[in-house]
Amino acid sequence: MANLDFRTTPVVEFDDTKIFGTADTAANFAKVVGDDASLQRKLSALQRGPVRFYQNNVIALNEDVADHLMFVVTGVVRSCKNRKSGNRSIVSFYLPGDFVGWVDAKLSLSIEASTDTELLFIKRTGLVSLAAQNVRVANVLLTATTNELARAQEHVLLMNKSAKCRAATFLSDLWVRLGKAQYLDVPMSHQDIADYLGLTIETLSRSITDLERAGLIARVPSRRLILQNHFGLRRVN
Amino acid sequence: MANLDFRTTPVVEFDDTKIFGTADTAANFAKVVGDDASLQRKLSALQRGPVRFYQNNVIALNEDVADHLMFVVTGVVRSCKNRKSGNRSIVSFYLPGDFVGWVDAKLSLSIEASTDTELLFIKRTGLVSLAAQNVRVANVLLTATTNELARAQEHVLLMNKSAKCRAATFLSDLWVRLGKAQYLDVPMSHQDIADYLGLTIETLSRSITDLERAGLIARVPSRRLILQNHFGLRRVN
DNA sequence: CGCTCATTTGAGGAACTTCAAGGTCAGTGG
DNA sequence: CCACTGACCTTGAAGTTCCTCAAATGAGCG
Repeated sequence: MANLDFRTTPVVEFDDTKIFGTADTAANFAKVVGDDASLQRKLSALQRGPVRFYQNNVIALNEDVADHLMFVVTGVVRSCKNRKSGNRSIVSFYLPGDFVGWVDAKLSLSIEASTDTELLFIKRTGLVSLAAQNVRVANVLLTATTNELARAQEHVLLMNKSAKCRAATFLSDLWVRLGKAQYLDVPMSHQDIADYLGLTIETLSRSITDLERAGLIARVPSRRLILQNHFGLRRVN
Repeated sequence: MANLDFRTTPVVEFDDTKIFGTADTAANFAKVVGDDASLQRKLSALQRGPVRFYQNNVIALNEDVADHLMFVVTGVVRSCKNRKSGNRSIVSFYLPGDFVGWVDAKLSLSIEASTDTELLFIKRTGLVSLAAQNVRVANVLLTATTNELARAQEHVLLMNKSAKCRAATFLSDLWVRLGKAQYLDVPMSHQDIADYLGLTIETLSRSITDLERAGLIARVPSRRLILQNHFGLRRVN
């Protein structure tokens, strides 16, 4: 809903030539198909990167992703609709290990870096023809798309619930997707979360405060949370 | 939101042995991969049906669809979440030519007949291994899932708009999906549409009345509409 | 016609948004 | 070290949209 500069005049600042080594903890594209070395070589041949993007920069407009798919190595990517009116909806967040870019042109979404992020770019046609030779790859792709479909459908369901329930479910889901660590370090801004949940930041803030007062979560400085009662969080109405 | 009998105690009344001839106008599963006769034979071997289901009956609970995918030949199928509280959200409508059942277990959705419908049942594993031998099949499956993903994402975007805009967009989209005929014969009930749009039937009714008064649509008896100003419908806020 | 069920209309209330102000935190420079 | 800044988050009060509840109207069918 905010009308910030970076949305109306987004700037792409990544340096295409700068190649980063992938940290051990970061998501690895080749690993998704298992340990077959020859297959991993073929997959590596299809990929370019990782390429780094800085927070709030546009990675691609959805018209551009016709021939490439992206794979998130580190950070968080958002796909969103920026309306002329200045308000915005975030359709999905992509975390390390997720593929971005299955949905082409029609929706004219903008793919942006919600945090600093590193991405691999993968030739779409090459990946599909690899899938047509190898059941394992075919299954990985089908699983990737149906998982994203499942998340989109859960997102739809979430939009029919109250503000407090949306916030609670979001935090709980994020905690699970990030690996159920002791602390939940929320990587994206409240504005991003609000735009994802279809709420204003004010309503989001009030909802989170309610959850805190109910003893379901506790706050630690700098966007860090403790989910004190995870089961309770999932039962909020 | 309604709490009707068929929701709390759904009855499956289809007769598994009753096989219908598919009308010429109905969607044809084998045709989706083109004219290759040998391929069509392999696909036919994977399918069972068409099986008929009557309006408001449960076709499958999402736990059941692990090994079968469905293909809509005639009628409309809905996938929905029925909550204990009695209220309901419809996640998606499937029209002739659509595949149903990509998303498995996790969401525990109920697949139901929104109108009388005829479905083909397709062995999931067989279809996937066929995709791993044939680029065309692989592409059809990938296209089917990404199209559904695109629709789900549009659905998310829709939930951030006003009631009147949701109704207008729904009618316009339905008209397009059904082939842009002169008349739009809305196949599903207002309750179904309301549950899809996250509105009450009252708000939906008021919204449609507003659209009529604005001259964007006109009503003809028995759920038939004329979209008098299709361009205007898409611009409603 | 008289039944039932679906849809429409109205009045009041709840939830969320809007607008406006105040607070917190990290980084910066005196 | 401390004040200053700007981005981000929180809180409060008023306004809007949609929901809830209740009743009226309309459509389909024996």
